Amino acid sequence: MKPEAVLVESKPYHHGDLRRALLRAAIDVLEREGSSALSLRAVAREAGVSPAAPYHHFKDKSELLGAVAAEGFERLRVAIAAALDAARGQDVRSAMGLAYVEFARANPALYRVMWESARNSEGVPNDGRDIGDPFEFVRDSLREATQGRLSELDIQLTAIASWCAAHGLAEISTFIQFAPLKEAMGGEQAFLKAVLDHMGFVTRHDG
Amino acid sequence: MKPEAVLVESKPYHHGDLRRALLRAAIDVLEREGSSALSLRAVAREAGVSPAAPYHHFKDKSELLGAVAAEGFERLRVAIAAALDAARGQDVRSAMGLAYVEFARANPALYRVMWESARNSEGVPNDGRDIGDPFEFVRDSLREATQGRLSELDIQLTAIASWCAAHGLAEISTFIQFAPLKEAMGGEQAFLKAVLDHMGFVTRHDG
DNA sequence: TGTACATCAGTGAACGCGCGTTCACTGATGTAC
DNA sequence: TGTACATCAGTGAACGCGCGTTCACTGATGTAC
Repeated sequence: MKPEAVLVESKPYHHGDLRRALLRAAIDVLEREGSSALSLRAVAREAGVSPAAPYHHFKDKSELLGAVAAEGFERLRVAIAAALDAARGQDVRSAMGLAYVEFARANPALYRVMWESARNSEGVPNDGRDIGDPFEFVRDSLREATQGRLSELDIQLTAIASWCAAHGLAEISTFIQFAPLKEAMGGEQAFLKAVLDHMGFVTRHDG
Repeated sequence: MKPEAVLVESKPYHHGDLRRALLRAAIDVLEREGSSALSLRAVAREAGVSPAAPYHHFKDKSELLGAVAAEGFERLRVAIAAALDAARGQDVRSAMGLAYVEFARANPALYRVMWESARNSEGVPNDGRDIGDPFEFVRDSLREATQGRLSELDIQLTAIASWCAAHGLAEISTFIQFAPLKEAMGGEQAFLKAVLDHMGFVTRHDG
C-alpha cells in the first residue's frame, strides 16, 4: 500500500514515458559500466522500475538493444548534420569525418552497440520511427558536395571509404599506447588530423 | 612453431598439451558460435575436459582470453609476413593491408577478441612468449620499404593510418548491405581494392 | 633395477550469482452511457 | 456529471539456466636412493 504522500515526492504508479526513460537508462548504464553490464535487469534498475516492466515496451532484450542502437544512430545523424552545417560547404568530408570520430570517442560503448547492431542486421536498426541512416546521409551529402564531379559509383565507394577511415580512426584512437604520440603532437585533435592526413582522407578525386 | 606430439587414440588421464588444446578449442568455439558463447566452461567442454581443468593452465578466464588474443596476433603476424614475402618489395602497403583484411574476414570472432584485448591493455597481449606486435611489425616493414624517404614521424603516422584503414575495411566489409555492390564489382577482392583505392590507401608520399 | 614419495594435472560435485523471462496480481486511466 | 468497466502499465515473486570459481579428491609421472 502506498503512503498518501501529501508532499511532492510521491512516485506515480504509471511512469508516463517509461520507454524513453529506459532508453536513456540503457545508454547511461552503457557509458558508465560498459557493454558487458548492459542487462535488461540493470536497465530496469537504473530506471527505478521492476525487472518485468520493460516487457510492456519491448518484446525482449534484443528489441531493447535494437532501440538503443537506433537512438544512437539518430544522435549521430544529428551530430553530423550539425557539423556539416557549421562547415558550410568547405571541406565537407573532413568535417563529417571528424564529427563521426568525435561522436564515437564521446560515446564509445554506445558506438559499439550501434556497430554490432548494424552488423547483425540489414543496415541500420529502424525502431519503427522514421530515422535517417547515417551512411545514406553521408553519401547524399557527398553527392551534393561534389556536384556531378564524381560518378555514382565513385560516390558510393568514396562514402564507404570515408566510413572505413572514420571507423578505423575512431577505434584506433582509443589505444592507450598512442598517448605519448598524441601529447607530442599537441593533443587529440592534432593527432586525429595528422592521421587523417596520412591516410589521404581527402582522395585524389578532388585533391 | 613447435612440432606436436603424436595424438594417441585412447584418452589418457593426463592430456599432454592441454594448454595448447584449450587455445585451439577456444578459437573453434569462437568461430563456430561467436564471442558471446566463449565461456571457460564451453572451452573446457570443447576440449573434452572438466570445467576445473583449465585452472591448471590459466589463472582465470581473462588470462585465457589474453592467451587466445596473443595466439591470434601471432597468426596474424605470420600471415602478414607471408604476404609481404610474396609481394617482394612492390606495393608493400597494399599487400600488408590486404593480408590484414583477409585475416580479419577469415577469423571475424577471433579478430574481435584480439581487438578488445589490445584495446583493454597496453598494446598487444604478450602471453609470456616472445611474439611480435603486428603494429610494430607493420611499422618496421614500412620503414624498410620507404628507405629514408619518410621522416620517423611520417612513418609512425602512416603506419597508424594504414592500420585504421585496414581495420575499418575489415569491419565494414562484413556488412551485408554491401553484397549487391560487391557482386556488381566482381567479387569481394575487387570491392576491397576499389574501396582502398578511394581511400588513397597508398598515400601521396610514394604514390 | 625397484620402490617410496612428492608433485603434477586431471575429476566431479558444489557454491552463489545475475541473468532473461513468465506469471498472477493490482493500481491508474480513459471512455461509453 | 457520475459511474461501471475495459484496458493499460506497473509490481514482486518465482523459474530454470549457465556461468566462474573452489574444493577435496585421485590417477599419472618423475626422481632420489
